[in-house]
Amino acid sequence: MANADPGDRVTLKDVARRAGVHPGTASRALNAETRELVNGETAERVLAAAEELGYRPNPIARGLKTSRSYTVGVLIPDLTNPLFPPIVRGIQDRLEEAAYTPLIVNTDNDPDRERADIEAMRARQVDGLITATARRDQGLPAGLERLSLPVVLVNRRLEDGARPSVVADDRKGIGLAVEHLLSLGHRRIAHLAGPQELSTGHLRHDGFIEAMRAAGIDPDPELVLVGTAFIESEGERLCNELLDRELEVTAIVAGNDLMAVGCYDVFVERGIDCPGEISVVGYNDMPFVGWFSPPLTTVHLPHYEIGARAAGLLLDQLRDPEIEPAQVLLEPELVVRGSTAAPLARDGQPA
Amino acid sequence: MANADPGDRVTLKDVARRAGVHPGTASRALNAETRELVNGETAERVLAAAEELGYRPNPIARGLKTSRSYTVGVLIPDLTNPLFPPIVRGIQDRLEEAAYTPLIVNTDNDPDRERADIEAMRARQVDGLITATARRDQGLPAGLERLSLPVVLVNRRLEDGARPSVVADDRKGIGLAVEHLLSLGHRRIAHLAGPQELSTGHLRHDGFIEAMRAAGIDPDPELVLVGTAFIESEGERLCNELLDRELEVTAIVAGNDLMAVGCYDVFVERGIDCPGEISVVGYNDMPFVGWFSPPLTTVHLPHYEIGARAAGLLLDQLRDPEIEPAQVLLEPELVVRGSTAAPLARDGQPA
DNA sequence: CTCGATCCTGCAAACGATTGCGAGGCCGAC
DNA sequence: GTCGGCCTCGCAATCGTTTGCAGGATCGAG
Repeated sequence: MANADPGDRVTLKDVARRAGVHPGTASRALNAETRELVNGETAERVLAAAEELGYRPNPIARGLKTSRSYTVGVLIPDLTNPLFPPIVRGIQDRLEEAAYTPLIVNTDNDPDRERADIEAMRARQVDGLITATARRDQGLPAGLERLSLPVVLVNRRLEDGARPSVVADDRKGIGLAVEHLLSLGHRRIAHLAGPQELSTGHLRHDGFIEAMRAAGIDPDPELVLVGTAFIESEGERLCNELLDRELEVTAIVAGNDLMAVGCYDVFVERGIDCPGEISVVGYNDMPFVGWFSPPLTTVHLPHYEIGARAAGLLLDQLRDPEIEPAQVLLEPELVVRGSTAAPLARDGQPA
Repeated sequence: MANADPGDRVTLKDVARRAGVHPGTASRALNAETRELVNGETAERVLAAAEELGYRPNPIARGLKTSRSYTVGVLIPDLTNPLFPPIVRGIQDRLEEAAYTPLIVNTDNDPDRERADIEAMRARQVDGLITATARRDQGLPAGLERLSLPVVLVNRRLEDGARPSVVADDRKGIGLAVEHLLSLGHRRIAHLAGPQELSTGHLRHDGFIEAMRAAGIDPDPELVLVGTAFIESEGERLCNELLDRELEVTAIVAGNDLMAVGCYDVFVERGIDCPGEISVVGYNDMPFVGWFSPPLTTVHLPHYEIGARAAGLLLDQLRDPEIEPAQVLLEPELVVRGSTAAPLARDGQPA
C-alpha cells in the first residue's frame, strides 16, 4: 500500500525493471486473463512491484494496441433536464466498476448535433454508445444504422429488437395512474399527452387509452389533447384548452411532471382548487415535486437503475459481441401525494 | 465532401499513400502548426486525400505521442445534486467549442475516491482538471499540489491565488438576503449555517455576521446554528433547535435551499405560517423552488456561467501555461418569492 | 542418458500518430 | 562551374502496451 511518489508517471517498464522481468512478462502478469501464462511466483513479484510503485496502466497506450479506448459515448438531450442526472449517474457508476469512462454529450434533441456528436465519438474511438435520445421517427439515431458499434438504447426500443434496450414500462405506469384515479371514483379523466414523435409520449398516450378501456370506459376523444413538447408551457396551453371546452372533467393525467406543473399554473390563474375540484397526476417523479403545492401525485421511474442497467447491457455486449441483445423493461411505481383526491359530487360534497 | 465508406478506419498511412507522400509528410500537412513546413501544393494534395477518405486522426495514437488528449477531467461531488448539472452543462458547452471533451466523475465528497479519480484522470492523460469539490481543509485536492497539471477551482479559491478559480460572491449573496429581510422590517434574523469545512458554508456564515453588523445589528449568537451538511434533515434539525430556544425570531437565512426546505418541514409540523409568522430565504435557487409552498425566496447563482467561465479559464491556461491565474468572482442575485414578508407586530398585525 | 513435452519468459513487432534529423534538389551567387 | 543555403520531404525513433513466436530450462518417460 506504500505508494511511491506519484510525481512522474510510472510505466510498465519501470515495474518490469523493479520485478526483474521483461516488460512483456510484466504485462502478462498484470492482466488477469493472461496471468496463467506466467509463473505464479513471478506474477506475485510483478503485482507487488506494481503496487509499490503505484503503477496505473496507461489506457491510451493500451487502447492503441488493442484498439479499445475503454471509453463509452453517452448521448442525452440535456443534462439540465432533471430526468437525466440520475440516469447518467447510474451509467457512470456501473461503468466505473468496469474501468470504463463515459463521454457525455448533450444533443438538445437536434438531429444535426446528434450526427456530429456521433461522428466525434467515433473519432474518439469509443467502444460503444448509450443513447437516451428518444425520437422514434427513425429507428436509430442517424449514422448508427450501418455502424457496427455496440449500442444500447434508453427509453426507446427497436421494433425488431435488434439492439439491446432498457425502458420503463410506460404503458403500465400510466395504467397505475389511471387505476388510482378510477379507484378514487373519477370517471371523466383527461390526458394531456406529450409529443407523439417521442416514444415516451406515444406509449403513454396508448397506455392511457388502453387503461381506460380496460376499466370499461370508452375515453372521450375530447378529453385527450396532444402537446408538442414535454414542457410546462405546453401543459399550461393544453390545460387551458381543455377547460375552455367546458366539459365535465374531474381529473387529469399529464404526460409528465412539467406538464402537470403547467396545469398548476392554470389552476392558480383560474382559482381552481386542486385536488378539491380537479385532480392531477404527473409522470417521472422529478426531484422536489413532493414539495409543490399541492405535492404532486406522480409515477416514479427507477432512473438510476435505468442508467445502470443500460451500462450493464453495454458491458455485456462489449465482452461478447455475439450476445443476444437483451430488452429490459423496468417497473414504474405510483407515488400518491396531495394532488389527487376523490371527485366532488354535483352538490360540492365528496361523491 | 464525398466521404468514402466509413466502414473501417482510415489511417494516416492511407492518406499518405493516396497523396503519394510519406506518412510523416502527411502528418505535417494535416496539422495547422506544421503545415508551413511542407510545400503548399503537396499540402493541398494531402488535405484533399484526407477529405476524400474521410480521415479522422486517431486521438489515441496522437495522444500517446504528444501526451495531449484534448480531454479535461471534471470532478464534482455528485451529479445528482441539482446544483451541478447547470455547471457541468456550462463546462461542456464551452469545452466543446474548443474541441475538448470533459471526463466527468463523481467523488461523493470522499477524499479517497477523489485521489483515485485524479489518479485515473492522470492515467487517461487529461490535459487539465476542473474541480468543483469544495472542502477547504486542504488547499487543493490531495495529489494535486505537486502536480504540474493545469487546474481550475470552482467554488473554492486558494489563499495565495496560485490557481485560477471561479466562485460566486457568497458574502455578497448572503448580504442581499439579509438586506432584503432588513428592508422588510426584520431585526431578529437567524442563520442556519452549512458545514464550516466547506468554503461555501464558511463564507456564508461570515457574510451573515458581516451584513448584520453593517446594518448596525450585533447578531445574537443564539440565533446562528451550524449544521453538519447542506441537507434537508439538517435544516429541519437546526430549525427545531432554534425554535425550541423560544427566542424571538422573525426570519431565517438558510445555508442553502435544501436547509430552507427543512424549515418548511418544521413549519408544517408545528403549524407555523410562513411567511406570516416567520420568513425564510434559501440559497442557490434550485430548479422548481418557485413551485414550493410557499414559493421560496432565495439567492440565485449563475451556475451555467460559473461552469462556462471555469472551462474558459482552463482553456486559457492550456493555450498559455505561463498565463496569470485569473480569479473570477460572479454576482449573485436575489430572487424574491413568497417565503418572505414583513414581520408581524406583537398584536398580530403587520408592523 | 537422451529426448520430447511442458512451462515460462524474453525478444521484437506491432498499434497510429508525431518529430528530430538528415538527404536530396533546386536556385542563386560568386 | 562550383558551392552554399533553403526548401521539401523521407527515414526512423518514439510514446506505453500487447502479443505471436521462439528459445531455454526443467522434468518425466523410455
